[in-house]
Formats: sequence, C-alpha cells, structure tokens
Amino acid sequence: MKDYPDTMTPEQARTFQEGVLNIVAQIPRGKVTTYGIIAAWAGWPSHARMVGRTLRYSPEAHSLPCHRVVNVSGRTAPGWSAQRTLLEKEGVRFKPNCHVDMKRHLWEPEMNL
DNA sequence: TTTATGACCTGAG
DNA sequence: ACTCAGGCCATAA
Repeated sequence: MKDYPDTMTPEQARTFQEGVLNIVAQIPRGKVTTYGIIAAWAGWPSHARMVGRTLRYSPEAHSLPCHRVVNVSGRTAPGWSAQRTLLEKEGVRFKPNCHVDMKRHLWEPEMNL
C-alpha cells in the first residue's frame, strides 16, 4: 500500500512528512506560518499543495497545532471554521476581510541546533 | 489521455 | 485590497 507520491522515493516522502510535521510542531502560540514556507523548509519549495495534503490526511497532524498554518494571504483553510476560533483564542488578530494580520503574526522557522 | 479539483503561490492589472 | 490568469503537483474520474 503506497502512501507517498510516485515522484518521490519512499525515503524522500518520509523525510518530507517528518519535516512538515516537525516544523508545524514548532509554531509558537499566537503565531502562524504558510504552506509555502513549510514546503521550502522541508526541502520541496514548489510543493505547498502537498503540505496541505499532508496536514489534511496525516493522523499525526491532528495532535499538532496545524490550525496555525494559513495560506500566504492569511486566509484560513476552507471548510474549517473552527480554525479561526482556535487562533483568536490564542490572540491572533483577524482583519475585517477574514484574513490573519500576517504582518503581525507571521512566524518563520529557525535553525534548530 | 484529458480534465477537473484541491488546507497553494506569484504576478499583473 | 480585489480579481484573474498561469503555474504548480498529486489524485480521481
């Protein structure tokens, strides 16, 4: 049973998923980051869509703060209204147009020793 | 094989 | 700030 893309070796897929989950786990309270940033830091810069796929389908992701991942324009995930509530509970401010104030809350991964 | 559909991104108006 | 087109990549029909 294959649970990784044809374009990746099992090895690469494992590394990618680990990278994604590891980064999501590091997002601090009250901060957010984007699919594209995560993809790049996981070593696959053009695979933003796969990050979303991973978070959507990987059981691991549900025990992580995946509500702190939004798209580059600060939009929350479609069909997941609770995401906004969760973020607001952490103090994340939303603009009138339903976008996160990225200027204020964007977090980027750092090198961890 | 072609087309459509996503937890996406960028650039042009 | 908004829409639109084009690119992107995996999957399903």
